[in-house]
Amino acid sequence: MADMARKQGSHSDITGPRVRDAALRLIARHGYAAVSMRQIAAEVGVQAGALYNYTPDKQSLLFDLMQGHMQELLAASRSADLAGDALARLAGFTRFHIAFHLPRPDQVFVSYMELRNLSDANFAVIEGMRRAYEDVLEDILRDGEAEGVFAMADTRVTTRALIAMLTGVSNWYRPDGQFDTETITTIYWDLVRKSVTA
Amino acid sequence: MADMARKQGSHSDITGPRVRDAALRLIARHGYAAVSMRQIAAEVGVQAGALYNYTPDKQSLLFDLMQGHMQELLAASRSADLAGDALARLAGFTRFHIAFHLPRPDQVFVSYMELRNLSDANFAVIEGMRRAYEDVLEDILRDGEAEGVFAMADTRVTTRALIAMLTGVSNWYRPDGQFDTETITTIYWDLVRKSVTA
DNA sequence: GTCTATAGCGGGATAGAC
DNA sequence: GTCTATCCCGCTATAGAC
Repeated sequence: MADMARKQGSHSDITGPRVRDAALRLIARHGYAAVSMRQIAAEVGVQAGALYNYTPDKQSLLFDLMQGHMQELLAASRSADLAGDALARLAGFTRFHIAFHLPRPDQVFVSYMELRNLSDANFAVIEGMRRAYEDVLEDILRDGEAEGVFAMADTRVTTRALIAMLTGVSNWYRPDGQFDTETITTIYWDLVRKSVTA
Repeated sequence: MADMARKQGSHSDITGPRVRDAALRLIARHGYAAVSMRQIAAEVGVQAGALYNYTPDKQSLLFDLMQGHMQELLAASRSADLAGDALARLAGFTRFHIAFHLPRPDQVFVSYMELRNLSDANFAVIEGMRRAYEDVLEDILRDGEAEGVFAMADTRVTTRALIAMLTGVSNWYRPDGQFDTETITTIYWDLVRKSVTA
């Protein structure tokens, strides 16, 4: 650690993640269009030009954040969609969705609010991943209907309604607030279960 | 109409609303920070400087759009909260919320996505109005609990969960799509009713 | 890999003519 | 009330030194 005090040098191992972290936090707070590369650089502790060692441009930085979030979400949701009857799988999905989203408020915020700021090509990619996630829940609802334990007017609309309800928890949850994760899960699971039960 | 072809003149009667309409549409599409005063002026058909006859600055333009939307929402919701038992009032609220939001996709989008871009003072005003709207629904849920027809773990969390679910309809609804307003209302009312019924 | 410096552009807002 | 013109500033991205 002889170089701890240096102002210049090679830091590729750590600067890359720090750029992503700073961009995520600032974009979640102020919005993509309102955050400048200079602000991100200042947060990391480098000059603006140095960022371009880690991203070809600002748009790619946003896309990487959103794609990374959706990849994690899809991979985790598929692991969580365990065997069992439809009611058990719906409980598992509800629990998973809340457990995944609550610790990631910035990622959730950016992934839902910055869709407008993606290029057309990048938007298509993220939109496809979002639909794939909806399919995870819709499969459960369809299977539950086939089993006769669920009843609803339209599975696709219900899928979107439930995901909107569950994701909304990120709008008000605060880690130091009145409710812990388990309590919140119980409250939402009660609503979800009753809303689709036959 | 002797002046239809003129390029300059007095148009205060019509330009003001046109500025607001153009700003709303552009901000809904691209985001407040990404839209320039020059773009808004071009949409209206005037030069950028002329906009400042109608707003002291860009921030006030955003605030007026959001405050106007929330004022309409609150006034209309209070008219719609008719008498009757809690179940009837919940049905009325659900129908009202969907009927109010579906024809106003741009207002809804801006009012939920641009909170970050309000100044602190303006944010506090809009946030207070948002809470007042939540209170309309929460009163219904509390009354229903007292009547014994509703049961839920927490009325405030349930209020937010239901509003998030209902507002989410604006994320996918298209006027030329598969569902008409009545069908959508039926689907969502089924979910809402079942989710809170004792 | 980071720095300094800058090119090239577009932003919000204002001044003064008409 | 709208126009033209402009001030002053900050933006993304790049070039070249170290």
